[in-house]
Order: sequence, then structure tokens, then C-alpha cells
Amino acid sequence: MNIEGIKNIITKGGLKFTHQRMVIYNAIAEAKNHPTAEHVFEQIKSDNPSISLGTVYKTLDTFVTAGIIQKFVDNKGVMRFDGILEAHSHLYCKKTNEISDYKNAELEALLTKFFDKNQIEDFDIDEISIVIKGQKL
Amino acid sequence: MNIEGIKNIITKGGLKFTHQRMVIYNAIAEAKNHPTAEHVFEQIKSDNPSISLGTVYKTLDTFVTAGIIQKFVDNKGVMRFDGILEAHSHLYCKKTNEISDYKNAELEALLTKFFDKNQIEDFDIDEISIVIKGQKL
DNA sequence: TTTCCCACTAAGAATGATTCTCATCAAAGA
DNA sequence: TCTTTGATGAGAATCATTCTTAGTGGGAAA
Repeated sequence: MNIEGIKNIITKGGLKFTHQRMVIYNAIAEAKNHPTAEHVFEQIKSDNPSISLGTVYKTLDTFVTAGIIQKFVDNKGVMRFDGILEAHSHLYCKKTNEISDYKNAELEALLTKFFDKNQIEDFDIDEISIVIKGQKL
Repeated sequence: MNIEGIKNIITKGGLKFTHQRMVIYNAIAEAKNHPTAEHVFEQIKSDNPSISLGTVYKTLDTFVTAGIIQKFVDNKGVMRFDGILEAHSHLYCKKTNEISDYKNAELEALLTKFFDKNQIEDFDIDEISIVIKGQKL
């Protein structure tokens, strides 16, 4: 993604555009896996030697609050960040600990239909996600 | 559950039966919520003043490995333990941070059927769980 | 332009959950 | 009984994350 595109996303989230936010957002957008704060830090450190790990944590959190990225917790309890905003499920490989995306419109439709019909008592659903654990072959 | 019942479960898991394991398993079995290691420790401490928090962590982990309890990670990255072994989904309340169980045979059947038909390429599924986030009313 | 202000950042200390280390202990088997 | 092995207690160590504090820079207003 180009600088203008990133700037747009950040400012549309109601945030000031800064160099640090630019490189951090860029790292998330380019990552194919689901990076941790540490991953992002390692990724950008060589080109931005003065950046601080604390800033990475704080900025990622700011992005989550602004709704321009998502976060979730992995099996080990570590925060993972994700530039994809649409709902999608995750595959956890027990062998390699990799996390990959799984997206299937039919499944989403199935779940939506199911929970429309079967409301949960005294509970207002915001989002549903599926966690699939297994092994890569 | 009575002592004999707990002893049975622990020894059937291939583990030696000890006093600590007894009280820790009992705490998990009686808990209605999904306790953390710290919760279990607080729960049993008054009757077992010499028990160590490290032992609670280690024992819970031993139980998980032996397959007699389950564990998962909550939104905040903290380990939660669960004496229920059957597959079931969790409801996360964004207001109170409570986690409750959700079990629905129809939903399970639906998912099983779906993934039987729609195998995931190069991935062997062990278990599927659903995370439902929202608010208690 | 100059000043003022405030959000942003860097650096590292502090925290909280979890794991590790190691000495001691207890039970089961030889 | 002696030995061995695994379990336990105590607390140190680790790891991810948050907090604190001081310093910086860019925009708004005069």
C-alpha cells in the first residue's frame, strides 16, 4: 500500500498521521501471518532504529480502539494483530503453531441463519468467530 | 463429587493420587465459572495453607496433559480451566468480562456436517469451537 | 513568524501471569 | 529397610504488556 493510502486510513480513524503510525500500519498491512507487537517491532526496527517497543504496543492499541485493525489472543496468550477487518475464522496448527485465516461465506451464512433462529437467552450477540484446531498436512 | 470419584478420575488419567491433586481437581469440578490458576489457589488456600501457587499451575497443566480437564485462553490472555471435557462454546460478555458456556447439539451437528462436506485443504481438523462475543442483557 | 499547547514518542521501570530451579518430601517398589 | 522416582514448596526468573515520566514536534492562534 502507498503512503497516501495509509495516511487516509489513519486519518479516517480520527488519528493524527505520524511517521511511527505509518510504518506500524504498513507492517500490519503487509504481514501475511498475524504478527505480535514484537514481530512488528523487529520488522520495522532496522529502518527506524529509534522507534520504541512501547510505542509499537501503544500504537497498535490505538489502532484497535480506532477500529482500523483487529486484535485477538493466540493459544499461548499472546496478542496478535490483524489488518483484515472483515469477520474471518482462524486455523491453529498444533504442530507448527501457525495461525492462518479461514473464510467461507457459506459457513457465515449458516451461522447467521442459525443464530437468527436460535437466539441466546439474555444475550445480545456482537460477533461470532470460529477457532479450528488441528494439523497442517 | 466425593473423594472416591475424584480419585478415580485422577488415577484413570494415569496420575498418582495426592492430596493436592484431590483439592485442585475438586475446585475445578465445583467451579461454575472458568477459573484461573489464581482463582483455584484462592479457593483452596484457606483449607490448605501450605499449598503453593506453583503447584497449582503445575498440577493444572498436568491435568490438561492427562486429558482430565481442558484449558483455554481468555480475551485478556489469561489461562482458564474447565472440568467439562465435551466440546462446548463460550459466550464472552464485553460488559462484565464473564465467560459462560453455550452448548447446542443442533449447532454441533450443523458444523460437523459442514466440515465433513467442506474439508479444508491440507488441514486435518481436531476440534472446532465457537467464540461468541456480546453483552448480557 | 513566534509562542503556546497538547498529543505523540522514547526509554526504561513496574506489573502480572506463568514457568523454572532446586532442595526437600513421600510413596511405592526392590 | 533402602532406594528410586515423582511430587511439592518456596521463591527466583522470565516474558509480554502497561505505566511513568520527561522530552519533542507540529499545528493553532495571535
